[in-house]
Amino acid sequence: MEGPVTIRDVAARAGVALSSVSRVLSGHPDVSASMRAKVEEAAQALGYEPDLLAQSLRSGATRTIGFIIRDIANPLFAVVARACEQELRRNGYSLILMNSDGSVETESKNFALLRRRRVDGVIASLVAEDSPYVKKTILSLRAPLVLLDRDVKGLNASAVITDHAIGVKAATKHLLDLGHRDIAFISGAANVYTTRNRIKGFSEAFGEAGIPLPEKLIALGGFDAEYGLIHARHFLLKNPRPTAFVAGGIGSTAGVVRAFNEMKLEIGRDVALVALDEWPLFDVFATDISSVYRDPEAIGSEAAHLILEVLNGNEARESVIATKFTARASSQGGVVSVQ
Amino acid sequence: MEGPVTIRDVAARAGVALSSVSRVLSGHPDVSASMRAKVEEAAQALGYEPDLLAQSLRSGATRTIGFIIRDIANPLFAVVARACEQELRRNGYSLILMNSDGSVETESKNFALLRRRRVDGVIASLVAEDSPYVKKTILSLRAPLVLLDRDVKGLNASAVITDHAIGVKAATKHLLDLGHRDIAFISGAANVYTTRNRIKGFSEAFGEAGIPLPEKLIALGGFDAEYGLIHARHFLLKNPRPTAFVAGGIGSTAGVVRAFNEMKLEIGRDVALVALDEWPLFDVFATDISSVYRDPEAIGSEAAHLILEVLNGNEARESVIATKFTARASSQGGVVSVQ
DNA sequence: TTAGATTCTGGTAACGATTCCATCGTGGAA
DNA sequence: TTCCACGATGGAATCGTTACCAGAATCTAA
Repeated sequence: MEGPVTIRDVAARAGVALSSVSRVLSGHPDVSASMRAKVEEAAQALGYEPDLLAQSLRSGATRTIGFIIRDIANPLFAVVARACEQELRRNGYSLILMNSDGSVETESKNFALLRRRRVDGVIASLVAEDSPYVKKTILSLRAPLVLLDRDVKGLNASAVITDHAIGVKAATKHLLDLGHRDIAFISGAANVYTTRNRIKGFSEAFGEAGIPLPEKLIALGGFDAEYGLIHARHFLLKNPRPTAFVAGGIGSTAGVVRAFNEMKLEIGRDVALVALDEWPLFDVFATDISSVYRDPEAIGSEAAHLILEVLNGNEARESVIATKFTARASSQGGVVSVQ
Repeated sequence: MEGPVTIRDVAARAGVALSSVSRVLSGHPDVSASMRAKVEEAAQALGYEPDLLAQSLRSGATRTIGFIIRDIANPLFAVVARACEQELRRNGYSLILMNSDGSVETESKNFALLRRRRVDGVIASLVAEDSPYVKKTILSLRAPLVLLDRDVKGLNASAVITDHAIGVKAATKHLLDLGHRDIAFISGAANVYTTRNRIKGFSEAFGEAGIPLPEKLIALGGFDAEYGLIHARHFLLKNPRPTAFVAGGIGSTAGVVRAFNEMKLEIGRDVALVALDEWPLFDVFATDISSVYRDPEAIGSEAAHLILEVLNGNEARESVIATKFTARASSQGGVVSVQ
């Protein structure tokens, strides 16, 4: 008994041809009861397991999906990945995880590697929508693609899109209603849909209130904590300083709150804050931070559904995830006199 | 130009045999300069990329590592996974992610699937060390294994082991020095090394202080928030109630803090708390919680190193990661009178 | 000059599965 | 009884690659 047992061994033990074993095990209709019994006994006895590698080479399908994101340690994406993996697993697919580390070059290499691995599909949150390689690399995939919160033209890709605008608009209106005018907005670069859609909601709220957009308080360049920290610091040194902050994402919020801590500003008293996205333990420790919430479980399982749909022969399509603004104590502070 | 280009197409275009193309591209020494030039020109022109699937079938190596954990959404494990994936990627390996969802059956199925996928190795944080299938399933893997913080005899597996005992002992001594006696300890079940090693540190501190271990305040059954919540509630209803809590892990801490919140107990004033493990934004929001820290980046990259070592022909071995206790404001509260 | 080694190349057999094709009975219909 | 269809089976080709083997050409040494 050396090495793993192959279909050959089963055929030999059952005293039948290779092809008959294959037919029995893949449920072909034209097999006699006696043949079925013989083969199943042999397979059972030898503990035969078909080799997925060989099946893939022959059939062309690997039952494998690539999953490319900036950073799995982002708690939101970790939940997305979990939900996605669970749903794919239920359908017999495995997930290959790749971090792009925020680099378009790494992202490009990841796509190329997934192509060589012949994955059946890819789910990706692109670092940027306008990087020069994006279209070329993706079109050469020859496999269905689901984009997470990205909008790239001419790809025939599916997408899970979050309706940030609604939530951000509600949050901004709420801040404006409380009397805030100097509202800072810190988020990622405008070359991803997420940011553009958030800014859309932000602008609309100002527009509808007939109040000019505080252009100088908008910093769009990175979702990371470092970027949030630096720009929050910068804004807080202005005179007058902003009375409220909208922080775009988990990393960004971390940076902004660090800046508050540095300057001994208490959230909800000295300064107002709305966080876009929540995270694990949000309710426990980040007590009373107003937020715009989206359900990462829904995003993950929807991404899985979309890729499965296309693999089952359906057309690519978009699916929209809602956001919900919840006002909490953190948006109260910072305004000297509410009119 | 239909479908992906194969080695056949390259051979045809270059006017040479299949085997010559293979030799050139795999860097075999016995090839003439002219042959090399012809083949490389053809491969370049056609945009040839070798099919990893076929290479794997032929060579027996898939350059793929399975990664099985309870839950990728646990922030600690997300960082472990990221570091691990990055390190493996640098070495030309891809990572297949599987959540076991805390179920030994799911875990078992995951192992079986990875075996069928012929992964070159597996990195796993087992749900339990004593589940009946564990040894059988793992031995039948026929691939190197790295365990994360688990101790299973007779496997010849590598392991990344955290030295929890040292950190927990220091934390417990610290609490005892502050006058705490009724210290509750809530963590996962004792059928994983993590828990046993933590309890070891906890007991040792009591032993060295000559104080009896508060057996009735120890709850070992789950790392999840639900378990932490239920048992913290239960302990808090005792009279006298515990003056300090040690919470084993991120989920556990979340549950314990929820119980505090329910009973309007302020951490660091009404009750003391030490968290085992930190998490993203720990410093930002969970201000001043004493903690026992271990570096998840180190765990992840060390796991990758260990599996690569075995794949390169070395012996399996263990690697130990240190923990560090840091006293913060949260351990101050709760003692009515410090003696 | 010749034997032997060395370089280079092409053909072919694997890796482990699926699937088409051909063959052989057997049963039903004419 | 003869013919055809169909169920059941074995054999062989195939997926895309690597590796072994044999043979041709060139080179080195006696």
